[in-house]
Amino acid sequence: MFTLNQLESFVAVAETLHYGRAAERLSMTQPPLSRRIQLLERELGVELFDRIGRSVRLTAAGQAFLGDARRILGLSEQAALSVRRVPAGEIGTVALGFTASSAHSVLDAIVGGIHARLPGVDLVLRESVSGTQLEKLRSGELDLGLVRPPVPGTGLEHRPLHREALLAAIPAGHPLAAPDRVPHVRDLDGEPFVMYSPAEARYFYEVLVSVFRGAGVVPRYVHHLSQVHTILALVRAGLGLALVPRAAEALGLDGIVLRPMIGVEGEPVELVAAWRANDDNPALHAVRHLVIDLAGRDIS
Amino acid sequence: MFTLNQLESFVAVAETLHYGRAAERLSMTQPPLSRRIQLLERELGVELFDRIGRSVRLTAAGQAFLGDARRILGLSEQAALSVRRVPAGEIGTVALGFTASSAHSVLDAIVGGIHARLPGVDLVLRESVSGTQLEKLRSGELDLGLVRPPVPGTGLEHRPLHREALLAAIPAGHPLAAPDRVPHVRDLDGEPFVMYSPAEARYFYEVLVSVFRGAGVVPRYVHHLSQVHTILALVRAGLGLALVPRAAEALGLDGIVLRPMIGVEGEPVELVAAWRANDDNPALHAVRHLVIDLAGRDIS
DNA sequence: AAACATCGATCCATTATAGGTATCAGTTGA
DNA sequence: TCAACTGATACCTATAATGGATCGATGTTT
Repeated sequence: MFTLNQLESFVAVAETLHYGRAAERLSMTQPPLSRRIQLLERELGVELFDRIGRSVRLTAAGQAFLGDARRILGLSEQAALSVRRVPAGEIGTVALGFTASSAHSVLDAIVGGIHARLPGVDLVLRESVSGTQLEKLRSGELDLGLVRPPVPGTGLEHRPLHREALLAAIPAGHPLAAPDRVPHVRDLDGEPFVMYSPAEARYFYEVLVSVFRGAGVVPRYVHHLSQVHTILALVRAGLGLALVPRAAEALGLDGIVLRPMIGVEGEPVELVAAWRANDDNPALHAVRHLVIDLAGRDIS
Repeated sequence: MFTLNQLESFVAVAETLHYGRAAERLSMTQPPLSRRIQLLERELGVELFDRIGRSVRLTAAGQAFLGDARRILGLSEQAALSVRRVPAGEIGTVALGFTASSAHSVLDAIVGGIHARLPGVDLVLRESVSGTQLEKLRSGELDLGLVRPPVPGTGLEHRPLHREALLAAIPAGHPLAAPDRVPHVRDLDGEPFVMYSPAEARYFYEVLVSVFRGAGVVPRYVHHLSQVHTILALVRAGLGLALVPRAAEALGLDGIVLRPMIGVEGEPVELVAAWRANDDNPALHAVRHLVIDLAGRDIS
């Protein structure tokens, strides 16, 4: 196979059509340049130049090869430049995990922010529940996870990203949906309630269980589901009430009223970013800092 | 800049993740391979591999560079292969000249045939009158010309390609267009006639002049034009009769009848292919042989 | 736990390759 | 015909790449 030096020399001669000046441009003398071109021609088995008298002309083969040579040289230069940007994190691939519910709150801001401020970074998005994400973080399948707490401390680091309130989801015709009515947790006692699944949405399940326990309330669970939008569909169908994160407002479903509820104070729903402490993917560092920066400005 | 050898070595190590086996694949021993990779890393200013203990892993930068390296190597191999096909004429560029009137007869068959049987050959098509084509052939601007005879013999070779008849173009309502009427050259005597331009369509002008002179006929020239379809437009408008090559049938104009004419015998319109005798464009040879082959099967 | 095997890095002598100077041979233009 | 110019060649030198021997570190086995 030919060398890039030969290609560079060939392009120089092809552009000047003069060995002496081409050699000057390449910071060398003419004789070794002549030999380089000869070697390239022998290597290819093709004449690239017609040396007629003291004039040099490209052959048809040389003409055709010139384009390829330029392309190869350009690609090489480009590759050398872009690989240098990888360790700075400007270029690379980050596998980002997220929970279904975080897709409604922070995911779009994060994806958009990365796209805008780290355009060289490819994101690989993978939805899965927190527990699975933690496993994949440890195995290296994921670089960064958007998970629900807690994050067990074995080799993983984490940082809170976002907190949000829980709102009551009430079908439009329901008495609790009346404009002058302020719902209270106690109103849920004995009421039909669409609950999160303890398996696939354990975090929400446990948050709600602790809310109900603290208030001494016992709703009547009519279903256990994991996806917020499925829960809301059942609420709208009148099968029961539910508690959903505020981000559900963005879903904009008709026929449902979302209301803060007395006794469900503050922002009990937490989302944290987690990553492997010794992950050496440089793009991860850039992405992590950007995500934390976005969180500091209260993304939502 | 790095060398292609370095890229090849890098790809081998990246694919085997084992210096010893990579060196074997590259038909060399392990120590120089180690140094090659080190040199490549120093050249790029980037670590490509993590040597952890005795295991080798790609860094993020190495991962990114691997794709570029494969692309550059593939392109290089491709370029080496295709440049070898140029001297055989399978690949290349041929500048093909043609006269406006030949566009109606053989050009599409030629272009189509080249596209089908020499798919690697790019055609550059340039329309101009025969005289200009001959100049451009001599200067090397054209490789092959489709011209009207004669071809003066200074450095150009040529070959007849195609002959065709001249038909009378008669407006539909004209007495000569009657189905039972067989037009005769003498019918043109004193008649309004749309003539070719002696400047831009000299060949047709001279063919017609010699036809008229041989028959002792003197039509009344109402216009001198160069393009066949313009002439036919004037005929249809009733401004006069005309004589056009048979290929004009392909234009399919309504309101005009094309008829053979007694006294205009045979196929007086000739088209020849011409080329520079010492043109060293290999694709030209392939194209020339194809064109002549097509002509032998009476293209039209 | 200790001996062993494996693997990449390093050292050194050797070889191969590329570069430079001087010169040649062919062409061009005065 | 001669002088200038251009690419090719010959020859020497310097640089770089190669291969063998070996080192040091790391797992593995007994």
